[in-house]
Amino acid sequence: MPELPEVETIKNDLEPLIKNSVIDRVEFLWNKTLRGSSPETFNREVAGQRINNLSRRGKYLIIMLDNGKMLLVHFKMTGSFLIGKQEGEPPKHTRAIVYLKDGRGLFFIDPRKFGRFQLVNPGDSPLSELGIEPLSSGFTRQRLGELLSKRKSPIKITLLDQGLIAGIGNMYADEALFLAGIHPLRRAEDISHVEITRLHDAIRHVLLEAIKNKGASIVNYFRPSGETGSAHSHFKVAHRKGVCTACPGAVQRIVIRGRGTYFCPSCQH
DNA sequence: CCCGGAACCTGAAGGC
DNA sequence: TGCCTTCAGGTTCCGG
Repeated sequence: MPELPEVETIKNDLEPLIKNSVIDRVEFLWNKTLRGSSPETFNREVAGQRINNLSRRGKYLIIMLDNGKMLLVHFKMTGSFLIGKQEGEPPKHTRAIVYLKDGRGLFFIDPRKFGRFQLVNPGDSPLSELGIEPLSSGFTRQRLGELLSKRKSPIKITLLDQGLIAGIGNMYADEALFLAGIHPLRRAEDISHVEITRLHDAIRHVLLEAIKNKGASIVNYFRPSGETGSAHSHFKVAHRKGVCTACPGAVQRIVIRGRGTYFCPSCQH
């Protein structure tokens, strides 16, 4: 499930490989992968465009084109990129292929078909709806405190709200709450100053560690080279069963607003 | 406007 | 062993 660290890894891996490459055309094998325009209109705008740079905002990968347009890619649950030669059958579950002029293909692989491509103008895009980047300098403990105040939802749900903080998904919300010792069902506005400090540190720590480990390959996610990440092997609670890594108690799994939530009842209050 | 739940999807896992 | 059901979850959409 590509969240901030996975998308950051894809961006870091891909940028040196495709920066300054020129797009020949983009083929959609599953039409709903393209959002907001028809494949014909889309191709009229991207064909022949040079890729200026790649960046990331929240869970979006941003491919900047020479004409000023941004190609946004959202990987949702099971999207990944694989780069290789164009010849032969595309890999299984390929939903779109970005053909580059140099003969390489960028394959968008997405078994569940939730992932989306969208061509937008800067300033006129879903990016403007996103909240603060948790790894930016603006994300201070004071700022986190402001975001949590007057929020009556469970803290877990608040952390997943992309309009408040951009990039945290189910796995890293569980990991951050475990590290901070906070029960996922606590009301956000009830979190104390001391706990907010711990949570702020925990969020940044789990995201930075996961980026160092090139993302978590729990299901489907892999890097553009085909390699997996190893962040999941460092998880303390997310997707774990059995004994807690920090105490003799057992990790519990509950469902909060439809999302599987892992936590340790004796470590998190 | 806010909240909660369904829908989108398919492969994997679990139950009988 | 095999068929059937359930589950996974990021985001959008819709109803209350």
